[in-house]
Amino acid sequence: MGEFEKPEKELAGIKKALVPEEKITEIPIEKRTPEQMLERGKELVDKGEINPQSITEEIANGKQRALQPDEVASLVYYKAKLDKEFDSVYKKIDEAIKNENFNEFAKKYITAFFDDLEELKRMKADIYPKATEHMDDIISMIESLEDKGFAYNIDGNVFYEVSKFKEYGKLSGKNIDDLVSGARIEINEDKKNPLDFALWKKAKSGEPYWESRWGKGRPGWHIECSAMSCKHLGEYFDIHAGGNDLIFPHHENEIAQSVASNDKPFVKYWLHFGFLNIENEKMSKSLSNFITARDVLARHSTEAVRLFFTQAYYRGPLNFSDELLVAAGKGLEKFKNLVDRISLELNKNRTEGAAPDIGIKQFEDKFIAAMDDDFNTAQAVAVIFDFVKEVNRRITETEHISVEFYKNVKVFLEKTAVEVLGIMNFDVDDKSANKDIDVNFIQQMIDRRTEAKNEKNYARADKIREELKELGIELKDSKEGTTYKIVN
RNA sequence: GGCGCUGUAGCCAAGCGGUCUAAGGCGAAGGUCUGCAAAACCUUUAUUCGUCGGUUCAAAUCCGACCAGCGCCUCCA
Repeated sequence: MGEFEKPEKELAGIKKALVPEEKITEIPIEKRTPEQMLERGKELVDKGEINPQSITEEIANGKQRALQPDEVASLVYYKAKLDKEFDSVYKKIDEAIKNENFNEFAKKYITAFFDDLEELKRMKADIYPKATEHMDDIISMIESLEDKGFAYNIDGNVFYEVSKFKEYGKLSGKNIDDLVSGARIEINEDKKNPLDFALWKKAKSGEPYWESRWGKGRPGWHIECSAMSCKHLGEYFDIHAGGNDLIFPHHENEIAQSVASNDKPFVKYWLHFGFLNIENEKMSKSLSNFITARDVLARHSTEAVRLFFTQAYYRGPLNFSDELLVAAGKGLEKFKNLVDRISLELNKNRTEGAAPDIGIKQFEDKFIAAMDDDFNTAQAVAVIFDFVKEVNRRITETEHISVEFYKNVKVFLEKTAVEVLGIMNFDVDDKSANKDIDVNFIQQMIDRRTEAKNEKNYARADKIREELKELGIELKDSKEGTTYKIVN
């Protein structure tokens, strides 16, 4: 095979690396060579006969069990495969560091990130601070923590002393004693307390470093957030958001750092959002069950993706699948059809007709109330759907409707669905329009079909409609004539 | 083991003590319009909210237990 190295070592390391040792009651004595095991493991996993990941989870979740020889083989293969994947990532990073172009390395991903955000119509933040550009702020915050007695320096490594901060654990509802006795915390010899976390890490040879009064090193995770938010937003600011997984330890540590350093409360409101799940599991790099924004946007419109998200509450978990996005896209059709209709009517510029009162103010009030209620976007979206239905109802009920009516409708939708939620779009979507299609050609075909219809030659009319549909042009007949829509 | 989140129609998902015989979307069924489509509209699609108890005049909503799924508690961000 030769693809992986030292499988016998992996065999010995399974218990330690993949599953809690005490949970495995027995590992069978292997008669196969390590190479044979790898081969067998690959076969089983590739064919889907054994899922090593589920075995590790099952055991990690408390089940005690004996392993079967084939299961061991699959675990060996799994471990080797993971190592190989991680190695390739580390190799890339190492190379970037060695070539002293890690700024370039990062820039590539930052650019891609912004591209995706724009595609998703995310509003831009005012500032996107970089930790590497705030070293002075970071270092002085650590200095102040050390000076105030919240941090200690051990041989160039500076740690935050958790026990000095009375309110530690308040945000996450944790209790220091529970945490200390928790089985999963490894004791680091350097720290006074296993919960103490690094503020400054001494540089190992070959690593990038910055100068400080503790020597060459780099900041620990957490401190850059405290330092940068303090600098740009002030020592005490209104809202701090983040994923649920950051509550502990990251946000807890940010509070500890900022409060201790500034002698002030840190933030007023914490917003923590639920995970995007795949098959009910957190989407994450380590589970390699992630989908990139780019992939999704290649298959679904921005509005569909946004509608999908806004139809659920931000705090809860949300399962992600192509199927659900397709359903969201279908719902969007209702919006698109109305948008098309409005554009059409506004172009006609007809002044006569009625402008029925559908109580826009009430819809507006409901929309605002929903958004005010901790961003209940699901309810806000429901208001939009109700509104659209009401508008359509009036259109079908009323003989002649004035431009005024459509204008009012458009204003409301722009204020809510377009600007706030971003689930509707009044601009002509260049991306979906097929520029190769000649407008004159379409009109000619429509005229020919109308002719056929007048002659009651429906077979011919239907055939023309079919042909155009294959070109991505959908025809719609109405009292006022035939219109078309480019779909793709 | 500790802390926390979730469980509502075929699917997604709001509602979090009375207005709930439970919003909205997708799907499905029937209808109006139409030569037919499409769109749009109308009607139907949960007497019930994971299970079992309790509190209350009143519970999907509060409390308790249990069941199921997920997450954090370790490195990295």
